[in-house]
Amino acid sequence: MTQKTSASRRHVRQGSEFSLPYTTVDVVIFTVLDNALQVLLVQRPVGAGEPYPGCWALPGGFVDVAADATLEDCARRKLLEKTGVKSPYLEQLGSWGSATRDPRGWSATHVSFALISAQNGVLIRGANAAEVAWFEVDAVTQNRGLAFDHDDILEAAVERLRSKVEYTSLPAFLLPEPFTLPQLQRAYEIVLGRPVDKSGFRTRMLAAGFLKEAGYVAGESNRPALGYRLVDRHAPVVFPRTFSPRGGN
Amino acid sequence: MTQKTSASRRHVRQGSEFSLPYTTVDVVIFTVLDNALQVLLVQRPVGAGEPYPGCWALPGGFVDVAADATLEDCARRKLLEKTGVKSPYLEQLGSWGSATRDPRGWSATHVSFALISAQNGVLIRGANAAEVAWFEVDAVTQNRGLAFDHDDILEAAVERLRSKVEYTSLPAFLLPEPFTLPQLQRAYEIVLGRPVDKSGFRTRMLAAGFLKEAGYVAGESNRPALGYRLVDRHAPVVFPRTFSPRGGN
DNA sequence: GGAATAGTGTCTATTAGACAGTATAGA
DNA sequence: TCTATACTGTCTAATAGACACTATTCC
Repeated sequence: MTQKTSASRRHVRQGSEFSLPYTTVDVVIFTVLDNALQVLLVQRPVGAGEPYPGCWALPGGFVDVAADATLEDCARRKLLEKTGVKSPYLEQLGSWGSATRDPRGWSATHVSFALISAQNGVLIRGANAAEVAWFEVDAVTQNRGLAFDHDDILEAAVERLRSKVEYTSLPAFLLPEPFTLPQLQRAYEIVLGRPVDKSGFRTRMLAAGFLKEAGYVAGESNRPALGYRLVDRHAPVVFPRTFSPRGGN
Repeated sequence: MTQKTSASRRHVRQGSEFSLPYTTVDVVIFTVLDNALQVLLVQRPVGAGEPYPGCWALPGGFVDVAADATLEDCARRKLLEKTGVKSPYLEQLGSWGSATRDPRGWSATHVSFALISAQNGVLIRGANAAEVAWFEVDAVTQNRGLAFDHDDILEAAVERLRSKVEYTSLPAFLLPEPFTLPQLQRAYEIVLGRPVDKSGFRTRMLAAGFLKEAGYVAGESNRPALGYRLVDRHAPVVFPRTFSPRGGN
């Protein structure tokens, strides 16, 4: 930790001298691409005093007190800057804060995760000259080479996503509309990492009532499939049971 | 907002002038007491410049960069100060951060919720001369008179608790060990606000495997009941289905 | 017609929920 | 013996999972 930086953060509050932690926001952005669950990473700058120069990291950064009215605004701003996506599914994941997670001093980050479809003109690069790219989640979590504590954060995000996919309609947010039930099923299978029975899957999805028909969609296979859109693009539906094969959770 | 205070937070970082948000931690502490779900509140101080003087609020406050190594340490410290409980069940709830939630300036709070049993010498008052008391959750959420945005935070905490109680063993953390299955069932019913069938309840609890027998517990009723302790006091068990009466979610 | 994928029907083991019944204590 | 509570047994409707079957398109 740089003592100089830390000292410069001292200031007066309520008559005593306090040091304020840094406040940052990070976003774990998921999509399904090339039959795999992928995460968006950005390369850290290499300027003087920059921590983890050249390392890949989750997109994020300091809260801009002047520009951001709320934490969620800040997260959506960073998401828009990196992906161009305006209103994806966004859910708070948690907080990571400690004296040692950032070499510049005590910092706390507010982490959300976002689900977007890969088709929507994603990957705006060059805005601030930062490299941006999709990475397969499994490869990244294996290597554990991300900046800061982002490996831990990504691991927590993947765990949360996988567990919620067992009993919610979350994977629908990973697809561009309209999508077909076979496409949705593939999204489930990719995130869960195991096959899902077609008949039960279709029954469950249609019974949950979160899909509305949107005409037949030709292409990609022989027989056209019925397309669907989400009734509500803001919140997933919760199923009363988890997906689980006979005889055990 | 006090401009003087806000100005005093400006400082140099990376060559430009930034203003740092305040970083706070709040804890929603639940227990079951007098056949009701209750939450611990503290009364705000009335000193000069104190926001919401005399108002009831969730226990919490600024992160102490010198004393707290991590956000969780900070939450556990505040919890210990108010209740004397050393290692309760503690779960991150989320973050609330905006320019306007604290009149002193941009602030972000990291909120956890804790489940404790009311019997363990709870309610240490006078340490910092702050008033501390249990309040029935339903009454507090009706009145909506808490300081800051704590009504919103409490509402979110109750919603999270109620929804997780449908499919986890969380209410077990609200009871002192050893507890009986009828006591545990009552805890479920109090949090859920509806009766639960005894037979199905017992089957589910015992099948989940998170309880170990701890001898018969006399008292409070005619026939003594078998007491149980938790196998793991750190994490709840997740059931494969929710509690739900026939024919509806 | 063949291949490939979309979509449906059917059977069965499992089980949650409902509720009646039994067991064990105190008074 | 009566009452209150702890605990168990039984029945049944609902359904998830498994898998076979039909339908519709392209080639």
